[in-house]
Amino acid sequence: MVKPTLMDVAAAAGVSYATADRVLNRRGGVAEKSVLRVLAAIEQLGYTRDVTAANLARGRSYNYAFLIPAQAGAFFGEMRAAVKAEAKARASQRINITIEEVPAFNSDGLAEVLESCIDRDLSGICLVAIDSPRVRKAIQALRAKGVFVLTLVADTQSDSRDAYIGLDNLAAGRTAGRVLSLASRDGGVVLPIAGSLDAADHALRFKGFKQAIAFDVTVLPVIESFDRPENVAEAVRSTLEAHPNLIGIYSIGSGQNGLFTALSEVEKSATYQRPVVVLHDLVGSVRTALTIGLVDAVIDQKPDQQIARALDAMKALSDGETLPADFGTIVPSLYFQDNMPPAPADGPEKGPSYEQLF
Amino acid sequence: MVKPTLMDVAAAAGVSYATADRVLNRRGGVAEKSVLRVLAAIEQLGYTRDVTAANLARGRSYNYAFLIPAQAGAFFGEMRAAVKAEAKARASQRINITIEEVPAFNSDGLAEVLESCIDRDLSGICLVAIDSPRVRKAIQALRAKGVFVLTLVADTQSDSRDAYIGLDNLAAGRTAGRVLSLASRDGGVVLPIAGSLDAADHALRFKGFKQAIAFDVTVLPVIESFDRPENVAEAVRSTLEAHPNLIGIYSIGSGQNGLFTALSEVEKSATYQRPVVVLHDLVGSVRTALTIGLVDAVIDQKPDQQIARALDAMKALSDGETLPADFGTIVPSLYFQDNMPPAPADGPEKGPSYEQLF
DNA sequence: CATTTTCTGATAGACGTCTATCATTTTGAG
DNA sequence: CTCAAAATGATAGACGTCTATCAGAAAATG
Repeated sequence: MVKPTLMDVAAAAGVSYATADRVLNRRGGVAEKSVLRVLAAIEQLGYTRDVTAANLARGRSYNYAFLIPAQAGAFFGEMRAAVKAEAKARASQRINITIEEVPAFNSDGLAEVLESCIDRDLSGICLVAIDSPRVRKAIQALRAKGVFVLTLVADTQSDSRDAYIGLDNLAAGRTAGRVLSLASRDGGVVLPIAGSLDAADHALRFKGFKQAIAFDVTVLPVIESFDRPENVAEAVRSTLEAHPNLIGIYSIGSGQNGLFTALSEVEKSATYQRPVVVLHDLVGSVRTALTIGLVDAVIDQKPDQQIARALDAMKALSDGETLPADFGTIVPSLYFQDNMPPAPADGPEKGPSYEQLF
Repeated sequence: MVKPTLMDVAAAAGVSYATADRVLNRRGGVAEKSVLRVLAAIEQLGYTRDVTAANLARGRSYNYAFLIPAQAGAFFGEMRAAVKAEAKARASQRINITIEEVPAFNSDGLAEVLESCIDRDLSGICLVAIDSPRVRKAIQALRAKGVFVLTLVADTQSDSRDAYIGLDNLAAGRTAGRVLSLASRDGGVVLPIAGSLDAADHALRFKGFKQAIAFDVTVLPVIESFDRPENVAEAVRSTLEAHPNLIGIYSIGSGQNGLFTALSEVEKSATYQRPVVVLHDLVGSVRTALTIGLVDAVIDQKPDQQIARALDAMKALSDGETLPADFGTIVPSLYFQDNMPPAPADGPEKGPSYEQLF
């Protein structure tokens, strides 16, 4: 009941190891009947190649790079931590991962780093895309050299990268709409706040939100905050004044500090009942807000799962596999304070302990 | 920039390969100063052992068995599929997984299979526990032989297994409570239906449910269905008659067929507004009910994630690591029809295609 | 039939590690 | 200083696979 080796296969097929190997690795120059016998033997013995031994022999290792925007909010910080964690976990599988800092919101900066990657012997690159001609050109140059390029969180034109791993923003918006509809069983008024509807992801979330909202719920005109906290705070205040019966708020984007200040004001003043609040991305501050009950529900795009997926995807591509159609689609998670996942533990680097060694 | 080998470490430390190896593998008989020099070299070069090569040399492979109850509802069917998927995925990492069918709800049957595992050269076993003296004894016998024993979904006494991987039932109940509280902003009446409160998991879920329910919401006395569909259907009917304003139903356990029939009756009759329904486990039928809007929210215990976790745990234990405290805790997921994960694709066994091979 | 072409077998060295053995050097105790 | 004990070095064979090479056998060609 031990795992059969290619030697066993060759023996069972009545051919030499060399021939079995030629079949397995598609080296060609094998007569059809021999191929069939080898395949039959593989089938019959249930042989699967020991990939680790194969990689060892090939001296193959996978080099991947992640280009993560420099601190632009806590989100990318968590993402970076997740990359580090995965890097450590996969180091023993001959997968080497490097993280490159990229200036935030700066397509030329991104392009520069991409261009510098061209002669680095990488097999794959993951980036948070900012679309620009120069970026696209850099990506094309990389792909022409056989480097797989994945976009993460934010996409480029779909024909210019190998895959996109990212949140299903429509589903995210729908989920938010569903929650607020639940909260307003007998109708009511809800307020959507976006960063900017020019951003594709925000627009999609908003679209999904409207889709899923119940017919007897009034959706106020969406407010675009352009990521300025004071705009958000002001919007919440004035809306509450105009609609004291405001039932829910959906914060589509970031810029959540303004939201939090406005909400704590509402908490203190006994004038209004705090509306039900749904927002995005379970980063540290949001986690706290959820815990203390300042907000109700969080839609998360699971950055850790995204980078795990991205790595799986790159590995699969490197191994010559093709990805399933919806491989990159990240389904949004919905968290209340009761089912929050444990906070990522980024404790101090814990090397193996070598005590009592002599 | 290639990964350093133990040879490099030895050279850097100014010792022989043999000595470096003695340090790395704790063979003893090495002078303290040599140990320190080797450790320093490891540190300095950032050496990490190539585990795949090590396992190859050791001829080591991991044999794990999963004991899954024979078809007792769709849940364990999905679980079995998940095990198969993981088995295939990890086959290339020298991890061999077998699935054993176990009669459902039958502690003696379970014990029998456990006892038969004792001379099978396993390094770990995962089972859905049914507590009984004989089962406990079989587990102890296995553990005495160095086999790691994990419980899945349902636990035994905590001191009689190595780890438990399972849903945080309190959090699950709390989540349900939170959803129904959201739906009854201005108070209301909700109905909890359990299989039996004697079952530890149902009791815990119910406890969490009451914890999280808003103060102005009335929780009707819990109905115990003992998994008989007609009981559930009847309970829903009579409750609706007594409380036409029933806002929500939390189905704590299984026996969901009765629930579905009762709910579709309600849908048809225009007498009542259908209450908000929260239930457990996104299996096929529930998925359908959610899609067509017969129910509103599903709390899932992610069987696929559970078995992945279980495997990680067994591997870690096999490698002599210790598990973090909350490693086995599965946080419940909450799904609406909008953020359902894609259905597990258990398509036909798709072996590698060997076309165009000659 | 002779010759070329196609196919097959045998085998060696590598990958990074483990395990084991044996010879040699260094150390420490008396 | 002597001798045993402790520490170290050197090295070989294994694990399962890849890659390459070379010789020989079988098949196709004229």
